[in-house]
Amino acid sequence: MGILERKEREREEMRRLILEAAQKLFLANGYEKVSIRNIADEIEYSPATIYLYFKDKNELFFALHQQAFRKLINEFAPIAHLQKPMDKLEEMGRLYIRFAFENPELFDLMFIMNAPMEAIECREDIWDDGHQAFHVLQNVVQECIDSGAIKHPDAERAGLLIWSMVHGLAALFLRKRMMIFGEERKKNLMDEAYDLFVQTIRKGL
Amino acid sequence: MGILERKEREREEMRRLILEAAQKLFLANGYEKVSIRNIADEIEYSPATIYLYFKDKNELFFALHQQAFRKLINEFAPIAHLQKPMDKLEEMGRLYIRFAFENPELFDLMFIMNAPMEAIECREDIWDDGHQAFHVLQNVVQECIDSGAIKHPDAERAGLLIWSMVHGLAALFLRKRMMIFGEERKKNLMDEAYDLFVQTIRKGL
DNA sequence: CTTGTTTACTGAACACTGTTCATTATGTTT
DNA sequence: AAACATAATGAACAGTGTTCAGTAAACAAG
Repeated sequence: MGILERKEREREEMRRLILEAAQKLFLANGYEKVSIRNIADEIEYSPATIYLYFKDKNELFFALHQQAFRKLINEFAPIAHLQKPMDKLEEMGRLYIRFAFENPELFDLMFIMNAPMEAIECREDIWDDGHQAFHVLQNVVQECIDSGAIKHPDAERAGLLIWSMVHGLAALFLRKRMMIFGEERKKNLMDEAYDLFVQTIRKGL
Repeated sequence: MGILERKEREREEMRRLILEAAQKLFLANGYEKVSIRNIADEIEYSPATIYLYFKDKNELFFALHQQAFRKLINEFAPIAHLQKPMDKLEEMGRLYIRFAFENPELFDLMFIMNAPMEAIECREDIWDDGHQAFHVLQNVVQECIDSGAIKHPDAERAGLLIWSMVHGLAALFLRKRMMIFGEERKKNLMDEAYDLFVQTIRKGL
């Protein structure tokens, strides 16, 4: 009965093909400017075919969103080589911000856009990637607590505080809300603000 | 020559009418689900008429964006009655988050959506409302520095740090990224994280 | 090998979208 | 009253996400 398995393989292969084309076009032209028809053209299939593999555009976004999370978690890997927990935390924040700068479209999909979350509405248990990524952070925070570098005892709470701060910095920048600081000042100001953040939590958290 | 003035008044009145209808529909149905045609129907004019008063949809968004900033700045007014600068800062953060919860669509427009910023691309000097709102924060931070409550000497840098933190918290919540914490836990966790934030900057900033 | 059946795919359509523009209707000036 | 300026519009353009009846190919059974 290898035939059903082959069908399943072909189905999986087709999903991969669609996602690859979608990713390529999105990264090249931005989400706003890519339509289902563009993606269909890229893979040389009819637009209707895409709907045989994804319920709607949001589900396609969610699939890419999952891939992007895997990429981010991979980029966090090098922190394991650092000795001091607090250094790990500091480096994680920097990696988060660097990821946002180098992959603005992916970052958008992962943390800002509504579309991917609308695909899993009312199924909060399903969002494994988010869970996983936050746990990487939470574990490092726990290490900081265990080593006495962070005094506050709740790693989840402290983790959210740290995530929010770093995310806020990246999100305000990417969504052009730092225009108020001027074109060449804003990048420096971000680095300075991040340094100040690290300094502050080392002292007070 | 009162006739030109009347024309100008009528023009201003029409802009107001459009913005009012747009605001009403957006708040009722969300930005995604309201079209220029819907707005035109609401005011009983042709869609093309709207383009006589606004260059495009982004410019309409930007006009609403300006109004929303005025509203936020107004909501900050009560902090003036507080004595201690640090209490002012704490309350401002809470007001920012409350504003985000009570006016998610406006918050979106002001700090998350791309559309309004695309209307003023390359004209960074023009975005007065953003400047003004940040200055309200920066002034309070300066008071904190002057009174010795905050040790770090740069109010702009510290202001951005604080804005980013509070904004991150609100933005992650509104864009449903706190789903990972569970439906009923997330609201509490936010409050806890904000308390921890206040505690941390009181100690370490 | 010829049936019948399941599956994969598509063309065309539906109901929208933002935006433009020639044409009409209205108000103002000479 | 005739000439002009302005405001408003209907209709169109080129696109959007999505659905669905119909077709063609792959498979299973006789």
